[in-house]
Amino acid sequence: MENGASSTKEEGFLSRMALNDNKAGMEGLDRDKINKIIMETSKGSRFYENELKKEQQVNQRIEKMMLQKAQITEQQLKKAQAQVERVALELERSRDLTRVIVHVDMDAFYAAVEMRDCPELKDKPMAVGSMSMLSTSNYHARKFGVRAAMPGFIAKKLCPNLVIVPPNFDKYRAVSDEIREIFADYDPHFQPVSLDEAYLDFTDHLEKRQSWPESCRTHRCRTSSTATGERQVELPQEAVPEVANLSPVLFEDSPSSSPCLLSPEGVRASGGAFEVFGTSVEEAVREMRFRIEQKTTLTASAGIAPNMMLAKVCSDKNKPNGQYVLPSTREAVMDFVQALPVRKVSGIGKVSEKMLNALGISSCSHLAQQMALLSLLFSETSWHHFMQVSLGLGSTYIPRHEERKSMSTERTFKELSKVEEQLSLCRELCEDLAEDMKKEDLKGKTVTLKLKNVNFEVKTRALTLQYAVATADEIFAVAKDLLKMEIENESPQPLRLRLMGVRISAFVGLDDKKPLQKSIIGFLQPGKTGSSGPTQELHQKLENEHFSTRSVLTWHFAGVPTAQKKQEEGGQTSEQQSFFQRAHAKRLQLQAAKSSAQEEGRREAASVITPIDTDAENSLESYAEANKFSDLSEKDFIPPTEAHASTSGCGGSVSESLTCPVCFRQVETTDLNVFNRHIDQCLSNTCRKPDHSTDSDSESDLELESKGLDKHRGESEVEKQEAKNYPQEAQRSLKNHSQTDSSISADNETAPQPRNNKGSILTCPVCQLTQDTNDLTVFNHHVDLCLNQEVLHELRGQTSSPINTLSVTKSKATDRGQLPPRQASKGKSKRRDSPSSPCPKRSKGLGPHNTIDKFFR
DNA sequence: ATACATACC
DNA sequence: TACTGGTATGTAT
Repeated sequence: MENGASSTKEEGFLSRMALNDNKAGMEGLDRDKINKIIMETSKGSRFYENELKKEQQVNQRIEKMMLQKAQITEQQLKKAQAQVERVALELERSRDLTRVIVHVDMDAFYAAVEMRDCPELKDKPMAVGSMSMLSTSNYHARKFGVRAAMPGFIAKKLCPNLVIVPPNFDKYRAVSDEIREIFADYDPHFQPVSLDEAYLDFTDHLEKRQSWPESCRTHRCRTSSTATGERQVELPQEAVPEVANLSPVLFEDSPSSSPCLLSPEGVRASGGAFEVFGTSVEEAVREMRFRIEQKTTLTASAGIAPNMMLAKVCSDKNKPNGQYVLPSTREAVMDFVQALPVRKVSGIGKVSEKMLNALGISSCSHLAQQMALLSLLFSETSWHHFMQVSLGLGSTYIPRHEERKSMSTERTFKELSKVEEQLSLCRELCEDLAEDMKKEDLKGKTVTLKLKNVNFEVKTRALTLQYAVATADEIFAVAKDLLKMEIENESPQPLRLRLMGVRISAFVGLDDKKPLQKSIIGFLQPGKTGSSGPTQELHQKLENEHFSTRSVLTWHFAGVPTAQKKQEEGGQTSEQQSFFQRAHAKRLQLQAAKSSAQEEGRREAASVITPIDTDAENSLESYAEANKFSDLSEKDFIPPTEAHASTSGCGGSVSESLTCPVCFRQVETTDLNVFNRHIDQCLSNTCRKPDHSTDSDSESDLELESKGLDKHRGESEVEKQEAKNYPQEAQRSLKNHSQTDSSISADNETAPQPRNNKGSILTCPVCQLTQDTNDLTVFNHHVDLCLNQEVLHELRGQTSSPINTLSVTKSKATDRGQLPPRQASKGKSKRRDSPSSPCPKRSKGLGPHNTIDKFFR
């Protein structure tokens, strides 16, 4: 209602720049005055001009839409209406009101942390960020219109007394860890959205909670002495040393008769006060927020609803330091949604809002009314989303943190126009990115360069390679070409940059190995064979869906010979169990009984659920259900010690490392995706001949690069060679604008060439034999076979590994057009020693780590 | 596959 | 003086 005013006022008024009073703490302030200041401060700037341009683009989009709308006939609308109703009915059937989803959000998080640690700030308007950009502001500052994503210098205009504190992310991360520990007590699989925000599924907790004694629901108030006063500005990375003392205690071992000493003055009274919380959702969430406050001296707000979309909206409702429950009835949900402004919905931003407003839609009730129209004007994904919103539907399943899809780094700076500087910056970015990539053991095939010029115009240029890259040199080899292309396109004008970024995506391990990563679930299921036909089928289906959406397991764990695999697909028989199964079964016997029981319990629960409609691929329900299963399956795979440690009701969190079965190094993660990827890397890394020079003088490379651009022109033999190895687009540029010999020769040292043109040879990490292929699929298959052989040997008690030579012929690979023709040597693969290869000669005396060895003992 | 836009924190 | 940085996803080509 109020919201529309800012965007519909007058044309030419920059709705993009105007104050966004969508957020909490922004009610009842003088918007016109604030907007005036914002405009005056921004007017004429390059930023402003660009915003103007973007605004016009949006306006054109809207015009186009309105034109389209004008051409819609009654009949089309009728038909659309019918379609919409069908979908609505379908969606309605999928409505699930049985879950209790909670969205928790710390109040003004960064600002609150800073205020906590520096009491001087308490009653001042303050914000965290810089003169250029603020990340958040406290509620005092919000009264002036100062808010997140506003540049500090404008904020200062709005509020001259504003104190701007530079961010201290290490501290926020530490606090975030603290609150996440608490989250985990209510939902071990909670999904963090950011440092200060998370979605939790309270359903299971609430069920357990019903039978909890009061003692488990009793929490002590922090002693007043340790509260605000004593907190000084400490060492940056130091969390809270006295956490144990501060944290509210769960009185697990105290008698249930433990007295409630809640003092009359309230929670905050004196040292030894307790508070008892009930068993309802509200109480449980209140308890969680209470514990957060006790532990961190910071407040959180929460929303409770039957799905994520609603929970998110609800958490904003009583912010700060409040919570809001939306009852799990269709009525309550529909009522709630009717009044909901579309802009409040996560996913509907400034632009969508404006477009919807143009159609007279500002609340979700309008959304529902105009659905037929929307279905004709928006893409299917868009209007389906609108439809769900209008029905108050959202995800009832909180997905596990998905696999990362890209990684990037970018930097804004003062105008940068010199080619050498641009290139050296580019290299720097690549180095930073490579470092980050290394931390997560990632390799990606697509490199994207992002440029923003001084007029704030953004450009991206991407190149997808046939092989994955990870090192700074590899990334830079691509990025610099992309950059040079842009430089040359602009020439003779220089690129006047204000930002540069490098992103890498298309990680390997996602699409590549999917075909081979059959279900580990099946292998690990002991004695479930043939028990129930439908269930089996269901599992298969779920697994398929699971693996097609996110790959969790890699082929290393699915190391089953092909013939055997086929049998299992058709329906596994007990005598055809994989060694994984047998090994795992054996291991299970040695497990503590309770562990096994728990694991089993999970599977049992999973197999009871009703099968899913075959044609319901698009149905939310099936999607959600499938994911539930996937989730379980994933956990099934976790070595039992881990899996159970994290499930304890009141317990703490587990943070362990896993040991790579290839290199036997500790991988500092409990994320199986990361772990599996590490193994992928490990295997493919060690298999590749480390032929290219690992590093050459990067500086000289840069110097030569820029020289080449500026001065000497002329095609060289070396360059042609290089060009051959790059995809056409890059070639074009390289040909059109040639460089010097020197720059090129430097390139050759620094930048690794695509291996498929150089006849790469892969070495099996198990048998150490060179495989005459570079088709990873073929090669993986070989390793599968090899691994199996080795493991089977060991299971039979043979310590050495007299492994048969399993060679992969190149025929298969050439079929796929991935082998260069000259890779002829058809003979037996020959042994090769790769010194850098920490090859998996299984050494004994492995510590009690979480290796897959566990399965084999 | 690439480019650009939108969205979220 | 000064308008972010990281990730995901949608839209268009």
